[in-house]
Amino acid sequence: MIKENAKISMAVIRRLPKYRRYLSELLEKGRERISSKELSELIGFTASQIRQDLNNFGGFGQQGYGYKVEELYKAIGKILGLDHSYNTIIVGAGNLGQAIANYTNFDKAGFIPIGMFDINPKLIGLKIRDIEIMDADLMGDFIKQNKVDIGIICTSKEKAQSVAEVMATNGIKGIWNFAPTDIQAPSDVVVETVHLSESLYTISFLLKHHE
Amino acid sequence: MIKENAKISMAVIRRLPKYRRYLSELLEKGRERISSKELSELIGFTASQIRQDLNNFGGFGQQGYGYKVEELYKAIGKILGLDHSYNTIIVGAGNLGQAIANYTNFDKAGFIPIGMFDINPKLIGLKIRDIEIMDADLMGDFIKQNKVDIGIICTSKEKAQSVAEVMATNGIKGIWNFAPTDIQAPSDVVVETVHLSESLYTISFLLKHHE
DNA sequence: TAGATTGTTAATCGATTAACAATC
DNA sequence: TAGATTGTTAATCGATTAACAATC
Repeated sequence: MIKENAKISMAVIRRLPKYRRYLSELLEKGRERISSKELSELIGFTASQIRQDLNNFGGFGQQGYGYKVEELYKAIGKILGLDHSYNTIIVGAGNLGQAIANYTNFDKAGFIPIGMFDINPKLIGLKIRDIEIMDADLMGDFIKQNKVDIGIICTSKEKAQSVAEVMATNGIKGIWNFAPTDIQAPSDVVVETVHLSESLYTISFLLKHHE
Repeated sequence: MIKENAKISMAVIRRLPKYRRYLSELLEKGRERISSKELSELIGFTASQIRQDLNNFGGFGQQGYGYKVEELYKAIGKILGLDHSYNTIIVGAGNLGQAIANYTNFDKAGFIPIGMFDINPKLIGLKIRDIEIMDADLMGDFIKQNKVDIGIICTSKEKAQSVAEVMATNGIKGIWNFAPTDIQAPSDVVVETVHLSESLYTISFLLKHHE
């Protein structure tokens, strides 16, 4: 899929979902083809950048014609690994953990929560949708016995690192971290941290410094 | 605060909260001073970058000595606009909206939710902590009658744009958007969108393309 | 074929890193 | 003072944009 020995920059990777999202909207509207120029006007990237980005993964377009919306949409989905599903677990079943468990958009994209964990006895045994909240002590065994692809950390910042270690030790290769701290993990484990506070502080900065 | 006519890049702005977070940890540990070199080893940015970044806002350090932890922590807080508080409203009182309303870390940083809004009659009238969920139709008036600095959008993607318009029309200057769509707003309104799905898809990509 | 638009190379721009004089 | 470390300029690196030949 990726051109041989090509090194894709994170900047490109993070733009791919946006392409896919706009293509999905075009698809819903019944659009069959689109040029990089028109896509550029929709998304707000330059046409040049769009062509550069896509060409990291091969020539999806046709000269003189543009891109076929459905074909490109599917291709980007495949590049992103959205052509199959992932099992996930959510650790920390507080408000945020429950919100994520209830967010069916992730299911639709193939990210299936198969278990939740917490240390709070009041939560253990409850179900969110049909996902059982289990004792956090059982997490390691659960991961071993089930194919868990992605671990989602919704704990306090104090617990996040040790949770990540249990995940990595038991073979999870992807960690999505919502705890407001940076996490250390082996180099073969992908860690993506969503720093909600940092995003909010950016607004604060921009409000303060006019504009 | 910012050096005259200096243009601060978004890359720099987005690193500031991370500096602040590490300085906060150092402060808790009782550290009084730190050099850019040691901070570099903690955070993982180069010492050179740290000094460059900070010097966008003035000389906080002392040659031969380094930076005073507390002083720098406070200075960055002030640069980020965290030296005063903001009133916020949360629109969409579903799981995510409630999770944000319950997330007291934002309160601690000075972001105070003073109202929530939804269209669901089952939710209207309920309180999350002490924040009342009101009818979404009342949002415009509420904004006019209260000083609302930041509007937080936790609605579906279909409703997000019209909610943003009500916010902007009534004088809100900062929008934090969690709906999975891009929002148009007047140029004097800051919009920060958190694309949770896009963050998740990045993990998927990295899992697929080895490491 | 002529027109349109890609794929790709070259030019530009901006961000990061290195180096070092200034100075505490 | 000598040593350490900043503030800042210069060099490098990488990402974006422009240009255009290839080609549908």
